[in-house]
Amino acid sequence: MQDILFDFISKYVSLNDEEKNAILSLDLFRSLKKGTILLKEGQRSNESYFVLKGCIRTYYIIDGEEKTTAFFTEMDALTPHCVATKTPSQYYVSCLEDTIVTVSNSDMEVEVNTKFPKFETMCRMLSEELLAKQRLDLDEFKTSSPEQRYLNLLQNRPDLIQRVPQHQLASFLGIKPQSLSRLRARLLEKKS
Amino acid sequence: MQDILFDFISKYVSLNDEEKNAILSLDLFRSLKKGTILLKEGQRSNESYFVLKGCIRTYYIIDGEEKTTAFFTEMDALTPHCVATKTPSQYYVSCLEDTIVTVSNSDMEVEVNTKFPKFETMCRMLSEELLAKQRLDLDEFKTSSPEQRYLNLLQNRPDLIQRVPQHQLASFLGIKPQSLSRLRARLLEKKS
DNA sequence: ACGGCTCGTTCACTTAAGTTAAGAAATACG
DNA sequence: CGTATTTCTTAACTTAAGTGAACGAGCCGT
Repeated sequence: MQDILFDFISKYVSLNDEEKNAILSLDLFRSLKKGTILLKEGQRSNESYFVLKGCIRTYYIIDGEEKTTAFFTEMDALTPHCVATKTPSQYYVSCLEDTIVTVSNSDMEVEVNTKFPKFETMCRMLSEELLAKQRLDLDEFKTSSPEQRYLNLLQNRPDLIQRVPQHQLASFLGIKPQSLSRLRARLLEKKS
Repeated sequence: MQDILFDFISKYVSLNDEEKNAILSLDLFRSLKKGTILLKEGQRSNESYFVLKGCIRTYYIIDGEEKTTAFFTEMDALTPHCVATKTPSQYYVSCLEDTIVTVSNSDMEVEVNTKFPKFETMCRMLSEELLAKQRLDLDEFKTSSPEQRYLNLLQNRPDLIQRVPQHQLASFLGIKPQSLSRLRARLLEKKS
């Protein structure tokens, strides 16, 4: 499990044994049961997550309805908005499956970043990369129809369609569950 | 004009005179005429921009149609996707108005980050903040209708509605220009 | 000043998503 | 094991966005 983390880190910086041990000594790993809520609307938090196994999602409750907007699976990192801005959270974060994550808090990060500038470099690179990637996601969402978005998801993250409940997928695609059902039926028609 | 930059930086780190001079000596400032294209689809680039005055936008050409997806105005920073990933760009970047920006390239940034770790800290904080903020934008987009998105824009960035052509606003909102016209007409109806 | 373009709006028509409701299927739980 | 609850699908109807076309207004360059 640690290897997954170090493999990921090695994409950005190379760590020596001392540095690896420093990270391990922080005792970051945690196992979470399906359904565990990591963050609620209105709460403050300073915890960031990195998913080693499983899946966590973010969702809002708007007019009493759950609106799922993002899924984080293996090798995905999540720093909730409220952590970056020190404000109460606008959304919930919870485990869709039994999940293993690393949990870090901002105090730890400040400390590690100071001690190992290399680590800060990694965080900067990672954030910049995710920022650019997320921009593409937003652009793709803006420029395509629900049907195209579904087909795209089928291409790029087929695992999600298997492991995530339909109604959560629907709101992730920006539509209602009924529309997703219909859309899928329509696509099956077309194929045949 | 320099003050705008230093005011912005001061939100993240405080610079002494030596550091400020180091930045000024890089000769970052540039004036661009309306219509200037900073980046084309397929091109590679290592330049990042920070808008001091004016407006730049990103757009795609899909099936021969321009799809505008983002606007960057005063105090906005843009590192195109292709810069972060060293790949050819998928979109265009161009000036909507006469614009004054700072331009930095990745080599410079590596150099400055090495010389002034403070600067790297700023970049990391900024990226993390933008990443979190952009996540909210995407979430808002997913969870609301075109009409709500328009009303939201009216609230949060009323200046855009004034300074940007309607058809570009439309694709920014994820709809066709005709739909935006209709939507606006509908809202005027409702008000009266 | 003229002709050509782009831009915004409007209209009629098509298509797809939202809404409401009902029922079937799957899942959770005592 | 059976009941309750959640989830998924289907259907009928409503609403809004997409499409194609036309028109007028403003802008550009010659």
